[in-house]
Amino acid sequence: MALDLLPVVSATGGACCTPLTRDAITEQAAVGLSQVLKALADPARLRLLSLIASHDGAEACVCDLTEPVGLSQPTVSHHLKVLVDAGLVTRDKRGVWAYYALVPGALDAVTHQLGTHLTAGAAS
Amino acid sequence: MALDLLPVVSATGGACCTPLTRDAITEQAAVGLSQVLKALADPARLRLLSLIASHDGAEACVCDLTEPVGLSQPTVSHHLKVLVDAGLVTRDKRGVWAYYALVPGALDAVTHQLGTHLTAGAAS
DNA sequence: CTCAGACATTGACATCTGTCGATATTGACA
DNA sequence: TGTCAATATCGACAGATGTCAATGTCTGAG
Repeated sequence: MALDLLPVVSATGGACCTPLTRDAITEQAAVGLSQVLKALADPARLRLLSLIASHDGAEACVCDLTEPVGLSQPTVSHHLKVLVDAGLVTRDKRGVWAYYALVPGALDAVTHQLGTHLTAGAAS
Repeated sequence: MALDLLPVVSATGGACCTPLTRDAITEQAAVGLSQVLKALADPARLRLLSLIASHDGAEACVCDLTEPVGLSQPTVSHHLKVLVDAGLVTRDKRGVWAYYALVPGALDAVTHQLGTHLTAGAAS
C-alpha cells in the first residue's frame, strides 16, 4: 500500500492549537493517582486522617474517631477501610482495639505527583 | 433535676484512647478541601489538567484536548466545567475557540492544606 | 441573512458512593 | 464455656457521578 506516501495533512487551517512542550501524564498513571485522590476526596475521610495525625504518635483507634466525626461506627469502619486500601493509613489490631496510623510519605507521594504532572513548566 | 450531680463517668476503664496533640481540620474546611479534591479525583480530569499544563503558555483549547483523552466532546466540555467550578482552570473564549488555562497557585493551595492538616506533627 | 463550525447544555442511563441498621467476628475475662 | 465489648461485614437504599446522543448557542465567513 502506497497510502503512507500521501500527505495526510487534514488541513486544519492553522487554527487554535498551541504546541506541546512535553508529554502529559499517562492514562495508567492518571488512573492510579485518581484512586488515591478519590480516597482523599471526602470530608469524613479528611477529618479521619486529620484526627489520626492529631493524635500522639500519629495513630488512633476507632473509638477515638467515631464520636468526633459524628457518623455511625460501621460508616467510620468503612471509611477507614477505604483509606487503608488507598495506602494512606495502616491498621494494627492490638487486642480488642484497632489502631490506625498514617503511612509516612504516602501523602508526599501524592502531592509530588500532582506537582510533577500538573504544574506549568515542571520538567521532571 | 438533680441528675447533673451524678458522676456520669461511664467508666470506660482507661482503655485505648491516645491523647490529642492539636486540633483536627474543621468540618467546614474538610468540605471545602474535599470539593477541590473531588474535581481532581478523576483520570480524565487529571489528563486534561496535565495536557493543559503541557501546552505552551499553560493553556489549550478544547480541540487540543478532545482527541488525546479519547472522550466525546460533550464529556470533555463537562469535565472542563468541573475544573473551572473548582477554581483549578480558567476559561477564556477568543472568537470561536475556548481556551482553558491553569490557575497559578491553585494546586499549591491544595497541597499546602493537605500538608498542614494531614501530616503528623505539622503545626501551623 | 444564511451557513458552517466550535463549544455548551440537556436528558437519559448505568454505575459508583456514602450512609445506616442488622448481624457476624474476634478477643478478653470470669 | 459463656458473656460482653470493640470492630468488621452485609444488605439495602438514596443520591451523586461519568458518559453519550441530541440539541442549542454563538461567532465568523460569504
